[in-house]
Amino acid sequence: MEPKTNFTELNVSDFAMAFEELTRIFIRMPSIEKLSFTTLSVLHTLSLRSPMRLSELIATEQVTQSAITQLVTRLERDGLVERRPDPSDGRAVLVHITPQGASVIDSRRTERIMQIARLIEGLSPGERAAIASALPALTRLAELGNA
Amino acid sequence: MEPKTNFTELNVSDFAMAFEELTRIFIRMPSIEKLSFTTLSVLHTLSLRSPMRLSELIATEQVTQSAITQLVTRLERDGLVERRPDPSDGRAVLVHITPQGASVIDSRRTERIMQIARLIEGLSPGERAAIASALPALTRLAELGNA
DNA sequence: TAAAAATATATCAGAAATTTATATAAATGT
DNA sequence: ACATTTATATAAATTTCTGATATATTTTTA
Repeated sequence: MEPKTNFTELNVSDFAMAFEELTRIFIRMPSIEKLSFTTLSVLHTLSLRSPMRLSELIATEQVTQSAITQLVTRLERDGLVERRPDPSDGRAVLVHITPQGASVIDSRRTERIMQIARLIEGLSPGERAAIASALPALTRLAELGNA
Repeated sequence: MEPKTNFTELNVSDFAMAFEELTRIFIRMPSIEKLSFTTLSVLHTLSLRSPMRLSELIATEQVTQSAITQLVTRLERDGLVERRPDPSDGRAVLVHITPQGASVIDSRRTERIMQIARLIEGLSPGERAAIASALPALTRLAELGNA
């Protein structure tokens, strides 16, 4: 028996499917700066909250501690982040994003906004309005996911 | 002067931001099967449309031809895809997803649907309704991105 | 229609990124 | 103080990727 779902009730499976698609489209959007996904993800995390401990970064990315340490070393070599000691804990290191690192994320973001804008032009005003109305909810969903 | 945007007009920058967040959350959702992002992306593409030529796969993924050839070789070794000649073009190869490969994607999808469902539980009924109303538009956005 | 150009894939060598295991140093608990 | 836990680093082995080049077919064109 089909569950008698409310018209406004959200079909999670459909949402996941749409989201999976959009994610892949999003990711394969070509970009000038050639950086790996993990690298960008770390930089992006830092662009929202810097500084962070290595251990905090490890929690957000789906890779090993060793990989993060080495990745941060590469980012530091390229001037995109800086390691500084944590004054409150001698074991820890605080990773700070540099202006250069922030500008990499910024320019990518700008690039992507333009690409998404081009896609959105293809939608009807009604479709755009629907997404606009859902935006606060989508933002909150992201917050829940980060918690 | 601030552009006097309509209440229902979609702010692309905000959408891109929310989407960027959701993408990262989505991707770092831990999973039983440990496969690289590119590997999963190829399998996922094939789960929607199989068979495909290598050259078609190259177009959808953001990597070199050499990387795809090698990746498909690994997938074939693991029994997730099969290479067969293209009857209409002697140069080409058609990559078919196997039942095993399809089930990898399926089980990941199921896993993720459950994880997303858990997040969605944290939303209010109104928020869920808003996303539900936007779902057709989001799906169409994905279609536009695939074109 | 034979030769040249383009297309589709494969291979190999080297570079880059990642995992596993282990090490070091500082903080915490007993 | 000593053992344990936490935070990061390092080294070696492995995996994956890029770049260059090769091969086989198709398409173009002269």
